[in-house]
Parts: sequence; structure tokens; C-alpha cells
Amino acid sequence: MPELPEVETVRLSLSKQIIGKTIKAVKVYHQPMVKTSLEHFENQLIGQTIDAIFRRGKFLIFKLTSSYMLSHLRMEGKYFIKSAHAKKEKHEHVVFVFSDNTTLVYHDVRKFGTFHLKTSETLFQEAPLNKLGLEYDDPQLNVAYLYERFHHRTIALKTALLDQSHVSGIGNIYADEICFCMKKHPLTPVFDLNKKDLSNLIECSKRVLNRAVKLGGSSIRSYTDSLGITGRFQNELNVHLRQGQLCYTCKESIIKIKVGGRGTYLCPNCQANR
DNA sequence: ATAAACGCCTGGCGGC
DNA sequence: TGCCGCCAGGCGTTTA
Repeated sequence: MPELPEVETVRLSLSKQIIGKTIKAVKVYHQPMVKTSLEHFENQLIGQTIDAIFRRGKFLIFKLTSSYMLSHLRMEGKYFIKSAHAKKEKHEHVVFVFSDNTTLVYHDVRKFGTFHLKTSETLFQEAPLNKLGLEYDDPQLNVAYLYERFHHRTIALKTALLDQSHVSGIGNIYADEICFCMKKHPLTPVFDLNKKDLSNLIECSKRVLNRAVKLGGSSIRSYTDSLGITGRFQNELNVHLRQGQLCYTCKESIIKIKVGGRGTYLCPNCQANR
């Protein structure tokens, strides 16, 4: 499941390969992924050049000549660059054909990914980007910001980390790792977090996400980088997917529980505090 | 307003 | 070996 570090890795890889290319055709094989009319999507994109690729939360933002195309990979979205003559494979749902006869292929086994088309006026004013909270490295992300959002809420710490409206970009893997870094139980109600805890939340988010970005994300489950780069952060996971294995800090067995319906890994000793 | 439940979707896995 | 039910899970929508 691509989270911020994996999306950032994809962004960097794609930037090196498709900036400056001009779209000459668009093929959509699974219509529900495109959150605008198909006709509008195809008509708008044809003839536009990719000027830049940005990221906001887990969204890729393709800056085109006169539009912005948003792409969310959700669980299993991947990009490939292929020749226009390559045979279409299973799970390839959207294909952008460039004027140099290379293609950008969107591959998604679960079909959960989405595409939006925006203008410079609507990009941040409309859904989905207008719902996102701050980036983890935004200077405005401070204790006061989190306190204001959390002090009256009963939701669990992990649930709050996964809520994109507070801090954007954190998914299931990194939420577990951030809770471990904070030495807090994932079920801790957020109204119980004191200023030191909130400060730790910010510091741990930066520490975990910066390290994961540096290592090219985590290659686990279905996520592998589409452009041949293999993430290495999976080697540094402290709790995620380590059920039954020993905590590197205290040798206690890592356990798996459910939080908000999601598989959650923690060290019951290091994270007893809640 | 808040929180929980549901639906989307497919492949992999355990059980028989 | 094959079939079945369950699980994974981000997030928009629906329900309580």
C-alpha cells in the first residue's frame, strides 16, 4: 500500500522519465476510476505536456500545460513506462500515450485508485485536496495545531494518524511505526495526549517518514516500485508485520491487534503507556 | 458534530 | 487438486 514515502519515490522516478512529454492519446479501460466524465478527461489531456509532478499527502499531482491531474494509488496502484506497441496486460486500467510513442501505464489489481482533473483555481479549493491536513514536514504542524484538533476527540491515536485531515500521507505501516517511536499504545484516546506526546508525534512522524523517503519506501506485500527501484525501509520496521517476533528494544513479543478495523502491530511492553 | 459501519475490488491463503 | 469463505485496507459514503 503506497503511503507517503512510496508515493514520493514514485514521484521522483516518474519525474526523471516523463517530464516534458506530450500526451497524444488517453485510453481508459476502467471508467469508475476517473472522477470526471470520460469525454472530458480524454479531451482535456490530449495535447498537454507534463511540466512537473508534485505530491500532496498520498496524491500525485501531474502539472500539465493547462490542467492538473491528480492520481491516488490507494492500495495497489503502480505506474509503468512502456512502448506504445507493448501488449496490454491484465490490471492495466489507464494508459497515457506520449508523442514519442512511449506510454505511461497505470496498473491496479484492486481498481481502488482514482484520477481527478483540476485547474489551478480548483486544485486546492475542491475535493479531494481541500480535505487534507498539513504535510508532516510543514512548519505549521506544531503542538497547538494538534491540540486544537485532538483535545475534544475520543478517537484512538492510530485512527487519528490515519485520518488524512490532520496530518496527510500516513498509512497503516507508518502509523504503527510512529506509535512505536512515540512509545504510546495505538489505542490511546487522543484527548489524553499531553503536549510532550503531541511533540513526540510530530518528531516521530518526521523521523520515520524522512527515513522511509530516504530509503525509497517499504517494499512489502504488493508494493514494489514500478520503475525498478526497490524500497529498503521494510528492513527497518520495528513492529509492522512482526507479530510473534521479538522487540528490538526490550525482547518482548510483538503482538497484533485491531484498531478501527485495521491490523495493528505493537510492542506491549514499550507501548504499554496509554 | 462525531464515530462507527459499509462498499468498493481482487488475489492469496487456510480449511476441508 | 479444487472450491469456499475470509482477509487485506484507503477512503468516500451511509448510518447511528
